[in-house]
Amino acid sequence: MESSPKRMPTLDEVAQRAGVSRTAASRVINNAPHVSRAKREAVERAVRELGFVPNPTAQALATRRVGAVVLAVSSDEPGLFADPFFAEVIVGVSAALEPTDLELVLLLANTPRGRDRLERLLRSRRADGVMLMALRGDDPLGRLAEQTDLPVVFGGLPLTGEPRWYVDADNRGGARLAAEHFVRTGRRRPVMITGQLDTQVSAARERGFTEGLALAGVPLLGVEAGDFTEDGGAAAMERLLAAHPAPDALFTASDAMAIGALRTLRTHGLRVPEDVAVIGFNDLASARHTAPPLTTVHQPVRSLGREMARMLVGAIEGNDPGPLILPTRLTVRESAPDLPTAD
Amino acid sequence: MESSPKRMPTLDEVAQRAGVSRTAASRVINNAPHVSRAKREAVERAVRELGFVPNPTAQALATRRVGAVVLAVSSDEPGLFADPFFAEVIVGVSAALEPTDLELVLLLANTPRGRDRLERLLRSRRADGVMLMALRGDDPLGRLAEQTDLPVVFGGLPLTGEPRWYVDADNRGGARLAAEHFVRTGRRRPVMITGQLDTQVSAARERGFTEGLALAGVPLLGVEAGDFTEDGGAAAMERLLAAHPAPDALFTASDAMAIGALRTLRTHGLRVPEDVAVIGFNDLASARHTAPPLTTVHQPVRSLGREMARMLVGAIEGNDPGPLILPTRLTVRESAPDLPTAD
DNA sequence: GTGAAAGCGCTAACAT
DNA sequence: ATGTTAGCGCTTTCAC
Repeated sequence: MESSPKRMPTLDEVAQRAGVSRTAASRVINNAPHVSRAKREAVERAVRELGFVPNPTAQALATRRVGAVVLAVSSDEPGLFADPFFAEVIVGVSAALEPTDLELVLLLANTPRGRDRLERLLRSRRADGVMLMALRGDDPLGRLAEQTDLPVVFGGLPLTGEPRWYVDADNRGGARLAAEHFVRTGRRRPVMITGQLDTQVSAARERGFTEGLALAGVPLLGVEAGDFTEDGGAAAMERLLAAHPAPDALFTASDAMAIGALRTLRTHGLRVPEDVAVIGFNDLASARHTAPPLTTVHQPVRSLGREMARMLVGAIEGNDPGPLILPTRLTVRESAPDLPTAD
Repeated sequence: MESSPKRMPTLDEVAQRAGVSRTAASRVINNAPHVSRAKREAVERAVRELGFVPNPTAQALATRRVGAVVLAVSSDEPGLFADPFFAEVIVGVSAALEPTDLELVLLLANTPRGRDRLERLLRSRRADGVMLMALRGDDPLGRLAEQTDLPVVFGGLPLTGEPRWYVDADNRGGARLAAEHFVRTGRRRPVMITGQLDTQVSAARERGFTEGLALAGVPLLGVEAGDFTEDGGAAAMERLLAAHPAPDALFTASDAMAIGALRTLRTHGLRVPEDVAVIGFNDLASARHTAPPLTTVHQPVRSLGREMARMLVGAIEGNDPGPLILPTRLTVRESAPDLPTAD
């Protein structure tokens, strides 16, 4: 047995009750011109009395505008979304959507089925636009996104190609700040833990870090790939220590990995920051609660969400807002203090 | 200038191309019976060639089923949603929705405008069902949710009244576990920090804790209200210490507040767990990273989301799944170890 | 200013 | 098995 959706008052009923044509009623509701004061008031009363709310589906069909945008998070790992990062993005997106009357559809495309849905969605006018995040490698979704005629805003760049609309944080610049900080505070044997190699964020952060060091003539002792998770960070740190027993600085492409690495360092009896200075990336709440508190590259995550949504709304309205790169900065805490530490 | 939504192939075009009636085409697409093999194949080919995907809006209008459910988070604080708690709920909801073809609409109703939208949504058939979370006090939304004929599943109970469908964690039972743990490990001067007094979770956790203590004949030394945030927890702890200088155990209604309280305790030179044992509530990632790691009441957050979605899907399909209470358990870590600590 | 009529793209009786 | 006919509830020409 199916629940029978109860009927709600229709525009015709409003019109009838107000003693006007459906056309007039429609005009009043969309406060269009060409309606006499009298009729307008009659309709308004009827609307109130009947508790009428226009049926969005019917409106969508008639206007060819759905009134919704999608935020799609594509990724293989089921847990990825649990990262507070996304919560923060969503808050930003939601805030930017608030003044519009666009609904937010959330699509976690972590399974094959989820990806299918996303794909269908891109060709089916189920939304007026799409925000796409966390694309891995050169995900075919990227290409698909170009074929659709729905506006698509990327959150972060895909590995290859440059989409028409995207918002990204200055990952390269931020990583460079980390390198400069290490150099300035006298560290000379830095190592790094990257994210998955097929992600653009990871590549950009690695590149920025390397550049920053190179500019100061400091060689990068070693690099290992993590997967943006704590455990991945811990494991990568083990591998790093096996190959390079005495690093004096560690930069990780995410806070989560830094947290994992801290664990490993402790296990090996290495003190932070005395023996090894550590810098992470993101600066979400968790960075403040590590022991010691984590120095990290701050990324304006909420703004990222906000700007993505704004850009999408612009695109839907027919504008062509260019891409946007948001600034990053270094948040210094105890894990890599600003003054040279006593060794 | 508005972006002109490009036209996509329609069912009629598919039918025409396949040389069959629209009805036949429709039948194939919804793989309904009564289509000859030949026709079926012809249609399938046409679909492939044209890249046809049915227009969900039109389907929705015709079937009176929107194909979407809403997850609404009502709250006054803008930041509340940034709590990893919700990310976890969403992962659960999303997983449960995966096998269905329901889309997830996310509504953060933290502003007046947001609440308006939620209200309209409840009367406008923009979705087939609603999940409602984090209702404060006796939010009028609760009543509204009862008037609508859309199925509504509550996540957590509202302060007053018992909705037809809800999923909740066993807050009372969990809090009781905390009390018992304190008693068992020899603590006799416990204090508590609650959440906002007008939330059901807070009330349930306070009640459970009090009951647990009462059963053992241990009096509750003091209670202060926080607001589920770190800073709120820190402030509440200050007030508690002002009134009761020497508690030996602290239970907080959330991990975030416990983290704040830890800060305050440290400031006052009190050691955890030696001087004061601390137990929080939630057991999300952050609890593992406090210093010392936090003993806390574990709540199956992802399951909560999953079960809410399942319940809603059931309700949409016309079943009447009863309410559901999910078990909680104590996760013991260093902030309140299991064996009596040496004083 | 006003209303009739023709869609929007699909589904669901109801005949055949 | 197949097609015809009405809708679903709203918007939008277009003629008055």
